Amino acid sequence: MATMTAAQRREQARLEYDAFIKGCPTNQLLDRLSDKWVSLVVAALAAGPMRYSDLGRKLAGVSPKMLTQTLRSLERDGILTREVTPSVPVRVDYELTPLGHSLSLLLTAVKDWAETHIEQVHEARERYDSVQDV
Amino acid sequence: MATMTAAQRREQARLEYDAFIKGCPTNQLLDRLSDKWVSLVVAALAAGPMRYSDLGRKLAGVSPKMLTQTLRSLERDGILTREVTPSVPVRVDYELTPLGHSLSLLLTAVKDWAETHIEQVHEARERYDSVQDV
DNA sequence: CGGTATCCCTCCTGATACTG
DNA sequence: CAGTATCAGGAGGGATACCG
Repeated sequence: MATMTAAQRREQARLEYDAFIKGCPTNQLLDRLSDKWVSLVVAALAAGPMRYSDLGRKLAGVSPKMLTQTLRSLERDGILTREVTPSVPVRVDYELTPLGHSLSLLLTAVKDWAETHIEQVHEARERYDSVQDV
Repeated sequence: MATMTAAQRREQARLEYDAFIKGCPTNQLLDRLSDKWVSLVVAALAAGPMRYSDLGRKLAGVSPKMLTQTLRSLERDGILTREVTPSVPVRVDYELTPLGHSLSLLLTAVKDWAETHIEQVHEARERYDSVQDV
């Protein structure tokens, strides 16, 4: 039963590579950061703890579903802590952990790179777009 | 015609915030990096120029469509150059620009953070997951 | 070799309405 | 206040087949 079609072989290569990528810390991190709201939440909390509804207001346009989903995943990853104060009405505070603050430093590095080089990127785009039909 | 429903107001806030996010260099950059293949292409090319099919082999499992799409967008952003040698058969080389090398340094910083802290993240996940039903 | 064109299908997003 | 449950809509990813 030797034979494997080319398609099957490629499929297997793809699966192996997918597994490799999933196991790669860098890609796990990039996956995380690429979540639309993650960097915004981390940036917002870098300044200090916030309540759920404060975050909801600060990140205008986020739906409760996405906010909760984002916060839960960050809590799971140890980026922030969730503290419930069982008063009436309930109060829930979110705060970055040391790990979260470390991440926010990385985000600052990303931000710095972006701000330093975005102009070059925009220039490159204009150049590229203007040459399309020559 | 003063009245705007709550839904309309939120909709507008969302649109404004979306515009803000789209204009934010950091988010533009994160958007870029979050493309599944971008970081892999940049990392591959950091070691030196490569041909199209070399990249296709190195990034096992990438479809020609996605590879081309990724390369084109990076070329447009001035991250890499595309050089066609009109021999037979055709030969196309891709190479990082100085801007691209600069970006690869940032990716190295991301990679370093990931490798340094991924263990803490995994521990946090295990802790979180194991407490789910207590 | 180095792509382009097409279709499909999945996942994610966000709107909405409801609960403790 | 701080969420959860449900549903639909659309963008993007990938497989495939074909061109210069």
